[in-house]
Amino acid sequence: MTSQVGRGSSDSPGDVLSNPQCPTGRLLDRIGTKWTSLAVRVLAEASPQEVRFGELQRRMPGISQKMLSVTLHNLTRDGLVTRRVEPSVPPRVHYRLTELGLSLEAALAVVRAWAQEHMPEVDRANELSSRSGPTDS
Amino acid sequence: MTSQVGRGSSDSPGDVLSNPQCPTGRLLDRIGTKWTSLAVRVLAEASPQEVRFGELQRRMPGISQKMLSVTLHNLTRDGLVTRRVEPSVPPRVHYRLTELGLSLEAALAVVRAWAQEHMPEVDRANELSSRSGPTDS
DNA sequence: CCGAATCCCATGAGATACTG
DNA sequence: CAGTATCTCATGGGATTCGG
Repeated sequence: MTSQVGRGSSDSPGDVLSNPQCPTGRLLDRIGTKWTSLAVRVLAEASPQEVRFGELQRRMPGISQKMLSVTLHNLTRDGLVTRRVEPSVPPRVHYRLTELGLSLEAALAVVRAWAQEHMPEVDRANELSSRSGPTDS
Repeated sequence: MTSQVGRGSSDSPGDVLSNPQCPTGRLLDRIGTKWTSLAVRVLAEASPQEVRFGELQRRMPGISQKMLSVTLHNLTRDGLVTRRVEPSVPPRVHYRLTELGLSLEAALAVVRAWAQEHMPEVDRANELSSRSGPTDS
């Protein structure tokens, strides 16, 4: 979902969503990624407690180690999550939301509330156009 | 971003984000799509005025006809946008946000506000880990 | 226990060309 | 003008496997 112009046009970037003009696009590119929002949610629920890698994986049913790793790495790079390695063997790694991450969670909570409240209507609309669209009557 | 199990396993669905349990995931799958949020934004700015296809395209620099078409189609299917065809030649098609669409815009506005306020910090964090990560000092 | 590396498929999305 | 169809490439993300 990151910039790319297409075939061989090697000059003008032309990307709108991932350019500084539109912070929203760039943000959505990140939280729109499959597991990010769920990870933030789980970490927020535990906050201010830290959560270990394996525990996170258990609380995010279906996620693979790779994707959890990648997701956490991205969140850490973005300053939304802190990573603390406990020097033991085997090593334990703990994650926690930063202040910034918590503030994002607040915004996500709004989105979640909308989803909870309105997704049924969206589903309804989909079913309606499934019927009246193809066949009509 | 929609369900898929992997190689040839043809049985268990296993997808977590696009299942009814997590409306948020399903919503993010939609608004996280490259042009959706911008389209909603532009339509919201014009609301309650309608906006024509070409006008929309002009207000969304960089979008192709195809992607605009697809995006609007999805929004319409989801009940977020209405589509009105003016029976003339050449035909003119007008789009407008529904009430549902407007309510979504409200949620998106919160996300936008967060992005405006905090993306710089995110960028800063990225630059920091670009330097201290690789090299350290 | 944590996660990096590799492989591989399904999908998103741009370019282009064609219809009513 | 609005929209569809086709082709193509870059990316997301799952399975699996190796390393510390």
